Formats: sequence, structure tokens, C-alpha cells
Amino acid sequence: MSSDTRSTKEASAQRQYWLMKSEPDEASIDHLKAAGTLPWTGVRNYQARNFMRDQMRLGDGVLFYHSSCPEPGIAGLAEVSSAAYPDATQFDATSPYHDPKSKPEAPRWLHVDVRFVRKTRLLSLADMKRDPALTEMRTLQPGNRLSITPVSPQEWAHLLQLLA
DNA sequence: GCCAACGTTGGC
DNA sequence: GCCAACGTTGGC
Repeated sequence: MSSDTRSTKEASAQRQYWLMKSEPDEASIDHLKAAGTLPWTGVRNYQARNFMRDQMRLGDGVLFYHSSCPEPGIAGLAEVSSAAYPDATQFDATSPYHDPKSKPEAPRWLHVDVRFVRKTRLLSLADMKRDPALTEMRTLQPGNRLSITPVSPQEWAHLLQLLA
């Protein structure tokens, strides 16, 4: 095996890191703590779905982010605890996430499960924007609207220090 | 509630 | 395949 192939394999097997946004009214870090594990239902964006389907692995690190609330920011840590599987809410006519165009034989929307790790202090969006070490963070890029974004190992390490 | 940015839809 | 209209996200 060439060293190139080996390093590619090692990289793909390595733990990856993600920032996942949730509206605390719907699912807060306290909900996750109480439940232990939550299915990350309701994602209706293809890029976010593809991250879950194609790139997330068991044990990947998750920054749990509160969005659309008085103080948006990172509120805790979690980890990916399942592979992607079909989102049941897409077939539920009573759900706000119902997608009449998705068929059970070809589910359009998938999600992973996320397991609680710990609550942290709230690291606000304003603090994150102010931090020179985070200027490249995907979720902070102008115009970003993705609810799931990759986090680099460097960003992850830096954020863990801030949240320790 | 506003609005900028972006994604999706559907007519052509 | 273009693109205008519309819907959604999410900070403020």
C-alpha cells in the first residue's frame, strides 16, 4: 500500500466534528440531557442530509448549538450515535416535517441519532464571531444557513478549551 | 417582525 | 437549462 493510500484511509477512519443547530424551543441541550439520545429529525436540506448520510460516523463529535433564540450559541457537547436512517416524520401527515413527495420505498430524508455528552457554559455566537481562531468556521461564514456544518479538528480543540 | 441570503420549484 | 417567484433560515 502506498503511503498516500494509507494516509487517506486513516483520515477517513478518523473522528470528525460537527456543529448542529437546534431551536431550544423544539430540542434544547436540556431535552437531550433528559432523553440521553435524540433522533435528529426534521432536516429538510440536501446538504445537511448528505453530511449525515455520507460523512457522519459513530462517535463523531457534535457541538450542540441553540439557534433562533434570545442568546444563540453553543450550549453543550454530544456525539453521533447511529448511522443515518429514514426520518419517520416525512411520512407523517400530521407532522410539520411531512413531505408528501417522499415515498416510503425511496425515503428522501434521513437522520442520525445524537447522544448527550455534557452541558457546557453558553458560548455565544457573538463570542464566536469575535474569536480570531474561529474566523474560518463554516457556520460563521457570511450567508451560511446550513443547520449542520463541519468543524475542523483545530476549531474543535480550540472550542473544547473555551468550553472546559 | 424585518430582512438578507440562500435553496427549491416550476413554467417556459 | 434558465430564471423568477416563492419559501426558509436565523440573527437582529
